[in-house]
Amino acid sequence: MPASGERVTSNDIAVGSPAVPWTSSRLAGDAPDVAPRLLNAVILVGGCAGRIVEVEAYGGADDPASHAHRGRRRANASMFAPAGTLYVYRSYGIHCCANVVTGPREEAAAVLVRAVEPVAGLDSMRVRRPGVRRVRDLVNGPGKLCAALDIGLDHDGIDLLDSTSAVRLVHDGTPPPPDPVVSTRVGISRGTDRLHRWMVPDSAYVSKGRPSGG
DNA sequence: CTATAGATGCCCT
DNA sequence: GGGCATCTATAGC
Repeated sequence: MPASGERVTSNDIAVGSPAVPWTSSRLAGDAPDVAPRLLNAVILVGGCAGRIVEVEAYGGADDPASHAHRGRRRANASMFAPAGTLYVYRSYGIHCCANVVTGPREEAAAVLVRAVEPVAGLDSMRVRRPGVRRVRDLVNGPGKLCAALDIGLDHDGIDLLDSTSAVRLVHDGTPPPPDPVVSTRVGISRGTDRLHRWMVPDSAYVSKGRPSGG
């Protein structure tokens, strides 16, 4: 942790006290090791903030469910960027999903952010998600949270660890849960046996997606 | 509450 | 043309 104790704010809204940026060393390691460590980290974008409560790890060429499985393409190029890069892809032609690239760089591994708990900017999220009633339904899915936080393809490839980036990954002192809930990944048809999904226990903000395989 | 269809962009064959 | 790391509306119980 920086001795400065930088107070990270999002449009004058204090998110944590003190909140510190993540560093690439905190992201070092294989995606399945890093993923549960990202639980309770905070995503900042514009005036909004969300605490990560659900993630999935996607490996490189060896993982048949990973976008990097068939090698580098234009759409997945940022998976091959350094750890801390944001990888955004379009899903089913309609939605966007956000990933934290973890490296090692040749592996092109990343962690999909599947659900967050709203922390700041609720009004903005509601504007972008008209018709949604419950707070948890604003952001309890990978496409939903990108819509609510206004994360799009424009943000693909940016550095989450740079204090000047539009989308940032920070830490407010809340540690990851010591015993996260583990399951298989959601909504995939290959690699369904891997226990690569982690959630904050008893969180009301996890997605409704059901595990595939088991 | 569960189940299902349909919307849609992009890469693959 | 097929297959998706999805979501919503709608129908039914």
